[in-house]
Amino acid sequence: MTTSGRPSFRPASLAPETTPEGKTPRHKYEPAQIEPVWRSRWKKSKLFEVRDPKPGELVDKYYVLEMLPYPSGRIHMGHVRNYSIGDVIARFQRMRGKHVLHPMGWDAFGMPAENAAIERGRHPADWTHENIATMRAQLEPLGFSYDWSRELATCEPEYYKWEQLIFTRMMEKGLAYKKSAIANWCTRCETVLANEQVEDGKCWRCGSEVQQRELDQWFLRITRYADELLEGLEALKGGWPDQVLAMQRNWIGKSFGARIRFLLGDETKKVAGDASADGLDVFTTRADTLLGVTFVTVAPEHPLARAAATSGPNAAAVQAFVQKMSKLRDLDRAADDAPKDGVFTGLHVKHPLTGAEVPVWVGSFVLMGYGTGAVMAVPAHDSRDFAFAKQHGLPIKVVIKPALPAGAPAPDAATMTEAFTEYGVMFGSGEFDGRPSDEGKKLVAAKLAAMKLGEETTSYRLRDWLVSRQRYWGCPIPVVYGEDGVAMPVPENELPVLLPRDVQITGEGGSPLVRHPTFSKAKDPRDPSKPARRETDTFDTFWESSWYFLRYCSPHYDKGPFDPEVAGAWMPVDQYIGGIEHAVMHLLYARFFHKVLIDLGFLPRGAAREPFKSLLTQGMVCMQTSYVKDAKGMPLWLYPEQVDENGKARAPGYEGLPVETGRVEKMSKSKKNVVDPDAMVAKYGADTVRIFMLFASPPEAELVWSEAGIEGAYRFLSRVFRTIRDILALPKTAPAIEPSGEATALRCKLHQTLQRVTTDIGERRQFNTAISAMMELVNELVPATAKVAAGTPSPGLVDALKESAELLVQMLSPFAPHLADELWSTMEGEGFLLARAWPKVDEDAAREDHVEIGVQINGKVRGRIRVAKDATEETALALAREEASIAAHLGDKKPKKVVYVAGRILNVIV
RNA sequence: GCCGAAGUGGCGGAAUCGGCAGACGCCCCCGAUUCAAAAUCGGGUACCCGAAAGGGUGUGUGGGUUCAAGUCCCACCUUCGGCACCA
Repeated sequence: MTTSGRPSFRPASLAPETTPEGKTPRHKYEPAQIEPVWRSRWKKSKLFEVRDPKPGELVDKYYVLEMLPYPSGRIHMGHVRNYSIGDVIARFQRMRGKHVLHPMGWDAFGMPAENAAIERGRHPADWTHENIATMRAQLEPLGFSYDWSRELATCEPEYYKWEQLIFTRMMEKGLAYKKSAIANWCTRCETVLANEQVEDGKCWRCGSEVQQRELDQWFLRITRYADELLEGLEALKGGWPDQVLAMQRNWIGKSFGARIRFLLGDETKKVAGDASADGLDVFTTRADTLLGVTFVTVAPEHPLARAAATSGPNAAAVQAFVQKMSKLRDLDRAADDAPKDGVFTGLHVKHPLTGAEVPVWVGSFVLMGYGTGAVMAVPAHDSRDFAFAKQHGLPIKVVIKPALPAGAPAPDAATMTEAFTEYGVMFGSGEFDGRPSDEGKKLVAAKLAAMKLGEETTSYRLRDWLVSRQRYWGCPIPVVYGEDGVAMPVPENELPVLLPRDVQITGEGGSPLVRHPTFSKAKDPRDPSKPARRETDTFDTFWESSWYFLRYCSPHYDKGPFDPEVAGAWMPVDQYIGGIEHAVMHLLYARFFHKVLIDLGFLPRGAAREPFKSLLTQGMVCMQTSYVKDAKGMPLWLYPEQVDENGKARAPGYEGLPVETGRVEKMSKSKKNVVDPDAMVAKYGADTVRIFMLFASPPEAELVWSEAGIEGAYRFLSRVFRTIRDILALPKTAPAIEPSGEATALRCKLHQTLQRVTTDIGERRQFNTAISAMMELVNELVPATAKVAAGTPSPGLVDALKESAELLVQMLSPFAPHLADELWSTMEGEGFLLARAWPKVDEDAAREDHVEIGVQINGKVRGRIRVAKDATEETALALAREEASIAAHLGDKKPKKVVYVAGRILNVIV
């Protein structure tokens, strides 16, 4: 474990230090002695339980929420960091007099439970419940202020029953629907995935290849909310990180353009049949280039391409091409350097303005999932169309030329080597000649609209959310199919559709629910005498996390998913904290759900439409990797405890081998660069672990775990402990009528510290600087205490020290709650600090009337002077001249100009 | 390619409104204490020149605005993150 090369020390297990006289001192900072005591007192007094606001009651509420964990087996340092941040905020807000909701629960459905079943023969329910018990027990020693009476696990019927109800309501409103579509299929997980869950063509969870399959699946109409989800981001500015807002904006991908209709030629009409009866629609953002169209290109999956493949004049070639494309992996088709393959359909459409015959091609680069699945090709002004035209020898027609400089020549179609994609001035476009592009876009769209051949429109990248999963360990989709194939919601009084326990989980042959003897057998709700088939798919587990924050508001409510009044009173979440990895998926789904739940009447109409007012995305917890090289020079990763003090391995089989130091990476089991929270708490105590997590980096940045760093955190708390012990031991002195300068200065520092800590937690959410402010204070308390103990204290100093001890303990309590309550109990303090009000800053004491300011000569600092904060320029200048270092530079030169900002700077220009 | 964030000592980082760059911590060095060590306490610690006093340089690079720039403006470089044949 030791990385610093010297033996690590173990405070909790050390024998008590001895004094020269051989006596055991009464007090020593021993977290293992302090912490369990306080946690049991907190628990006994139900300190963290919070009652719901009564109807109509005006409470100053504050909802702090940390993203709900998946019960994977053990807590890791990333969790500890997340929850330490949340706990500081929760405790601080409570002390500030807020009515704080701070819950915790478990995101209990999901794939790993099924994998455990396959690998270890454990039932997913048992595995999950055991993990929850383990992780809850691991969280306990950290002293987080959760209201455990609100704990929930999403795999319980009391929870998922309500999402089944929500689903049936969504069906009624057309927000949930079933369609056959080309879906992302993960071969390893044997299930479909939503678009958001495909990263780089691979499954977000297991990293294996994703294929395209056409399947009948349930979707949620998130696209109906695309505009609101986009516009809602505006209101979140300031509260959410820019990065997350940008990622969501990106994902929604709204673009303005026009839908343009190309009517079909006669022979094309015959081939197309029903497929494109009304003509071929394309989407473009550059309607100004319409007169530069030399062909149109459709996606291989486009109905017209399919029609052309069966009965078109070039059917054989089209058929071959379409088949080839369907076999290509999406990743290859979308690759940057993928060739612009295509084939001519033999069909033609009519140009909406000129009526000219325009050939229809099928192109590999056209995506069925975006716009209309067909594009008008303007090779002169679109780089993809340009490449396609060059590759297939298609004509190029230039219709836009640069606007600046005036009279600049248009690109030459014969010699241009790349498309001219910038905006410019239209030409070769009849009545539109001379118009700038942006104006032209509107004019062309308007003309088409008048001809009923097009209109301005918007297009989104966002697709509807595919929620069916062919998995066992999830919430059953509450649907039955009649003999006629009609899909019907399970009637409300029959909910929940329980997930059966008696299943064989083998990992083969698809979902165990399909093979279950009775699960799929149901009755037709229209006529119970007729049989029906029950849906065997379960929900995407992002369902559960899309509304859990509402369930926490009234976790035992049994008349609906949550009590609308109570949820209305608690929501929105004031501070949400979690990992950046959920920037798109979870946070987009949850925003969508919250809006839907209001619109379905589950929440009061007037509820805030955005569920999370403020979002903090904490950085990853990282650690140096260590390894030895095997015979082939490949790294064999080592756990930190497998490296001894001399940099040699002590892993079995590699004893004594020299250890190489690898990169600093996110803590992961595969690289073995992990430390166990349990072990760290046992070694240093929870308070130290928490302080280190918050001090080492600002919350949004990555945090590098270091043994030396956590020892520093332990040292700080020990110092606090000793100093306060020593201050309390000082004999009381008579109140000072005229406090000494020393005493006044200390009180000033004290209240400035309190001020800083208050704004750092409450407004800036920057905990590292709050802790460093307290460290500075302690650095002043230590020598002052020693000085008082050694001699006669100056008037008021003892009082100032005692006040410092009291306030410091209160400031520290959100960070190191056990130690703070312990120290508080040794003062005259009563009860728990959490139940006390956050201390008030003594503004008068914090105000400094004299400050040290820098004196610059020609902008360079040459000395510093101590002046009254409101001193005049003359006073400051006179004082500066007395300073030898400044006088030397100033000589007897006359100042040309003097800039003086009271309390900040004096700059003399000579 | 587009969007976003960030570049500050040996390291993590601070500087909140344009006003003394490097707070606080780690590492390292010196001293006190100790039989000795640990712990603790005190001191030092951006870089360069200098014995010192002192001087010079310095917040990714190059310009600019200003009495004054880590902070504002312009151009660029690098790193990280997201999206990406999105029409």
